[in-house]
Amino acid sequence: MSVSAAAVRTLPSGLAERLALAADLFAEHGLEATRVDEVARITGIPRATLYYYFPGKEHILAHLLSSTLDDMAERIETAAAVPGTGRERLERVLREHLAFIASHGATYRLLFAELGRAASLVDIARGVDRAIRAPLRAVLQAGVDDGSLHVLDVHAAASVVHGAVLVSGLEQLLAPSDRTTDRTDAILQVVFEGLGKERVDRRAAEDDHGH
Amino acid sequence: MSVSAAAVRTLPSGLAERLALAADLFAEHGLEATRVDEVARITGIPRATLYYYFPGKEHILAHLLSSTLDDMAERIETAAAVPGTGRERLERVLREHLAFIASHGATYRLLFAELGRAASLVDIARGVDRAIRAPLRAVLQAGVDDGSLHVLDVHAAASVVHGAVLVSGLEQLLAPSDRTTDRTDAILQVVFEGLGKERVDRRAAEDDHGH
Amino acid sequence: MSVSAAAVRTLPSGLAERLALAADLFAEHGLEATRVDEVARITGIPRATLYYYFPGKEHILAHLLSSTLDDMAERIETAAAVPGTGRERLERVLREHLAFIASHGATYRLLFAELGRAASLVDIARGVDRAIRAPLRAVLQAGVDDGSLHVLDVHAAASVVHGAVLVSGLEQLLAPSDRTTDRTDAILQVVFEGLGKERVDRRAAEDDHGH
Amino acid sequence: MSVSAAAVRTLPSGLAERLALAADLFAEHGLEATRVDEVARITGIPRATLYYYFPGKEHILAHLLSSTLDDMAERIETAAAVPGTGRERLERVLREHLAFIASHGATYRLLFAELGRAASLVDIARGVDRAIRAPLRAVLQAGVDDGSLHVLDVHAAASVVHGAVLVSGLEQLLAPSDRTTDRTDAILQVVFEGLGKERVDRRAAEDDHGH
DNA sequence: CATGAATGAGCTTTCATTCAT
DNA sequence: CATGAATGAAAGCTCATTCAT
Repeated sequence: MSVSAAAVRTLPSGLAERLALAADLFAEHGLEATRVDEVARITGIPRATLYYYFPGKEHILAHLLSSTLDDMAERIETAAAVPGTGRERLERVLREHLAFIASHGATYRLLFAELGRAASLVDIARGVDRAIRAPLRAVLQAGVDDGSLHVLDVHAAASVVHGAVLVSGLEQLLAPSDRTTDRTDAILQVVFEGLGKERVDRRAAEDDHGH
Repeated sequence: MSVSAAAVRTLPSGLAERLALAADLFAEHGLEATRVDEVARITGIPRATLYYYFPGKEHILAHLLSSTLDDMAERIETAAAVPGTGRERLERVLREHLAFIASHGATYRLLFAELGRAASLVDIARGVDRAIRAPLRAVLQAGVDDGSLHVLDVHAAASVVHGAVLVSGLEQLLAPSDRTTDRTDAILQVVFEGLGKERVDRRAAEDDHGH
Repeated sequence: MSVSAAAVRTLPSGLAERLALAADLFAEHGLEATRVDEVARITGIPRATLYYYFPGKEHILAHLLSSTLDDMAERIETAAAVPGTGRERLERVLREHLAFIASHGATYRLLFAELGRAASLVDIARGVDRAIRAPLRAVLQAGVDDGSLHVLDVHAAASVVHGAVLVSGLEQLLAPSDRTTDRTDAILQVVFEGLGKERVDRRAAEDDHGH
Repeated sequence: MSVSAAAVRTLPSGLAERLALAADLFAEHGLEATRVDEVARITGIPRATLYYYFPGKEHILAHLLSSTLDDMAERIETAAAVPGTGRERLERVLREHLAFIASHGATYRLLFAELGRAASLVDIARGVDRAIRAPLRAVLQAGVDDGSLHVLDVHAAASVVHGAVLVSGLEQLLAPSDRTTDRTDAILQVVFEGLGKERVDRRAAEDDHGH
């Protein structure tokens, strides 16, 4: 189920927990600028022990990213699984996603910093698709099927809502506010209603255009 | 006008051009993992000469990021300045933004990798706001004012459209396609029309419903 | 009888055999460059078990070297013990010595690599003297006593024949040939006949010259 | 002319001289156990400077070995070039060789420790052949041609004299004595006169055998 | 008795940076 | 002005060794 390259040795659960403490380090400094020494210090795991469980520094990061992606996938899938119309489920997923960004901010940012980096051990693009995009497409399609959503292009719609949530989520990380709920509502309003004054059916665009 | 820490010495235009070749390096590896040696090799500028013009490696990156932000600001402002309704100008800005991402992919990704990193020499958040968000807000507001756009919360709307464009732009970088125009159109459709079946005015949902 | 530092615990014979497999490793890489891990892998003895029987890595090597020296001593002494003239016994010893080098090539080389190294646990110089030089000197002296050998300086003669055998033995290791027997014969011919056109007795050169 | 892998950068002559001081270190400890730190300390060359001129530690050793082989080749060739009978030239070469061992003891031992090691950067076997064996064979052949030496198999004879000199040379290193000249003479006596009571022509061996 | 797990100590190597020319 | 040569500083990783079980 994990996206990560399998660790050579099974990581004791105690270590896995303490390792999570290193996520902020990697997020703040990036892979290269994060010193293994610092990871050891902040987690309390001796350097040599880290190398006993991981072949190298990058594998520690890969483990963290994979864990985060797995977490994210689980939480979003759970939110998507709650019964309801497509629209209701979409809203739940988006709120859950925003909450996840808020609680895993550092790692989430890191995920996007590493996204598109060629040499990454973790295929982040695939992980993001699995954890976020696929569930989004599923609920969007459900909305199309049950008539609760107006979606012409599921893929494009998934991009928009993902982008909206990602960007507003990062914004909140950089400039935290206590009006989080308001912001979330405002984002969702735009997503559901769009910016145009009138809805324009594509096939009837010519006619409407003149008015 | 530049966001960057000023280079200690005036950079000969020849060097500035060759330096742009290093953007991909920084984008692919990040600041720390990019070797000054590599920058020297790819630009053809001797290492010591780089240090003659820049106080340190990070200043080279800062220069590149600032240049890109300046470029982006100029192009988007130009697009926004073309006369028309707010809606028309918004569409132009979004298309221009997507084109910019496509042509400056590596640096753009880098911008977001560095975004939120504390120690950056360049205040990227501010630069992004200046280059992208402010113009977006301006045309959104113009659309509100001239009645061509349905926007309740300009700030939230800017987030959504920025996110939509950013995410779809990155997607195209990672999985290039020749249906770029189609994708762009699909994105804009969602942005303008929203996902909801019916538009619901918050305050007067009941009333509006009847119309 | 062993030259080695005694192993702290009695080594089960099973282990002793498997340990011999490590000789090549030490021979190829030397003491420092040979990893205990590799020794464990090639012998099938767990690392920690090696440390149960030996106080440290160098003691494993010492054990191997001592074993080899003991083997060599035994075989050469046996060859020397076969009745005959000094010359006959010398020839037998030399052939046995060459055979030993051929069959213990790696360890033999190692012996000379370690020879003269200060910190060795095994006094290799002494072991080599015991296993090789002393028997050589004994048969040379026997040849002097029974008149079957022409030897003015037993010590020097031992050096020459040792050198001849050592060098030609190593040569065969590095460039194996199926003309081994021929080579051996040729070496012995030089050893027994010398290179000079005429034999010149030092003390009675004039007299001998006439014969 | 050098056997070594070419140094990436031309080594300043000043450094080359100071580097020679490291030969003893390598000789005493071997490649692995010699710390680059120690090489830096003993030569006065900063560690990073060593790495500026050599790609790695082993290349420093390779340089030293190659230099020594080059030196040895030059000195032995010079000795062999002095006019005279083959026998006279051989004797000169052997004395020169012994002198060389005495003056370059550490490196010489190292040469034989590395001999036959697979991964060496320097092809020591070839270097030894070039520096020692080839000149030996040449003077031996000259002795055959001018009738001054009794040699049936030049190759075998070269092995014997090489072995004799090598072994006695190493002996003197390990147990220095002021009777060096005497020892040298004794060695040469054995080499020239052989150990056998009577010279035995190979073709007439059968007859003599019975006696 | 044997051994898997864990780690302290330290070394090679890298690289940003300086400076004499 | 520009740069080749040189180096101080630090980091990743390895590995011999220990010890609880």
